[in-house]
Amino acid sequence: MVEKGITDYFEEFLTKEPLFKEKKILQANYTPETIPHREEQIKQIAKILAPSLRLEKPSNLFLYGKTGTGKTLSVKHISNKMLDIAKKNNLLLKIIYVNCKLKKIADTEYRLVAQLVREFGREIPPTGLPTDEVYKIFYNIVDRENQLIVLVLDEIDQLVKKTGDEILYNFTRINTELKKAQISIIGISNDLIFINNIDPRVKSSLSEEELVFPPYNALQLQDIIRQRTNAAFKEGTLMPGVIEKCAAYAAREHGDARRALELIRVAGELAERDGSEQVLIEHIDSAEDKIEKDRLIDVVTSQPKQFQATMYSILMLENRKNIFTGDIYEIYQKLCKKIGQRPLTQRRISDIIAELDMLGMINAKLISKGRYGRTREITVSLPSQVEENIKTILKKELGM
DNA sequence: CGAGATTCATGTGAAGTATACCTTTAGGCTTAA
DNA sequence: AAGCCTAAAGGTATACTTCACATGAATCTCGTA
Repeated sequence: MVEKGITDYFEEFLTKEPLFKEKKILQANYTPETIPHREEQIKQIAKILAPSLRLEKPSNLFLYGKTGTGKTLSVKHISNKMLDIAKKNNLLLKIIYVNCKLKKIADTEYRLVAQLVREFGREIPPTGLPTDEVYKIFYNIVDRENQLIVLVLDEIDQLVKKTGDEILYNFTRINTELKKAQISIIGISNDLIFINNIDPRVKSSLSEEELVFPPYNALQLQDIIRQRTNAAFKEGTLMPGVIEKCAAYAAREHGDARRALELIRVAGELAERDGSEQVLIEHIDSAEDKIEKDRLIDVVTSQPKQFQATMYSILMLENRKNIFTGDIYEIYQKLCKKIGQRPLTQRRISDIIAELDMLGMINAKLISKGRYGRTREITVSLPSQVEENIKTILKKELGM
């Protein structure tokens, strides 16, 4: 009976017309041919980078703007164009893109430089080498030829926040170490005031040119969504008003186009799953929930055990109104005993709580209770259904 | 009553430690001349 | 004697611990009105 039902469902699924024509157009890493409302910035970047096509070192460049304002996309777009031309003319131009935020890949100085070397096809061990040794390897490998290298460091503010600004200083010195090759740097930052907090000398040499990407407004977002959905969805699959709603949602989130596109894509998937002929406005709402839920679950599962244990301890306390670090630590210790883990110190848990806050899993506010000390007051604001979900996942992850 | 001292619970920075991993080097074994 | 393998020595990055000091408002203390 049930088996039959499933077969029927599959059959129906196959006969049903898919709503998508080209789903990958809506995926985050897709680079479209044209980027609406960023013509000005693209032109600027192109002007600044143009000398590289004559193998002259272009100015270092810094790009600012909130997430989803097209920074990465614009840079990638231009990179592709330039690499095409370089290839056609046999120019030794190389553009390397690294996202500094990715944990375990480029979130420390050592790992960043190691990753750069890896881009040239040489393996570097995850630990063990002196950092300057890795720098040397990098210099050697780069300096073998008269080439020009453009280094794109995405979300560099995260890296500097975590490890201090010495890295930037080292990077400004790269060119003086090189004989043949030349390197210029494009830094991308989500944090607008980030550059003001670094050493002024570094600032002047690293940020010779600056460019700000303002957030998109709702109308611009609509254009973007329309352009992409036209190519991605079959005609007439989007109910009127869907695009507007989607743009409105994203505009509320500081004009994040990436979010808008994800929203419409997930909405489409949900509609398809429902067997609906069209993407309805309701699908946008469910898509928003689903994205948030998926993101949180993703974050939870990708954390190390100790983070998960801490998170679970917090969730155990969640029904109480005021949660303080001390309470969490007590629960956490019991939990560790139960699952046979060696508990970390309170010092470390304090840091972990701060990181969970950064990840958006919890809200931790530093408060002073006067005579009764100072602590973080933690609140969890997960939708209750998601919270249950996460609890179950954590239970499983922790082996309970 | 109010200014200043005290206090609590934990935040936070710096330095130290454990672990995992790396390269180098010395010694031992094998092999070929 | 040369070549190859192995294990020890010496070195590093990272995650965590230890130590010590910093915080900041509720509460306490004590001089003063």
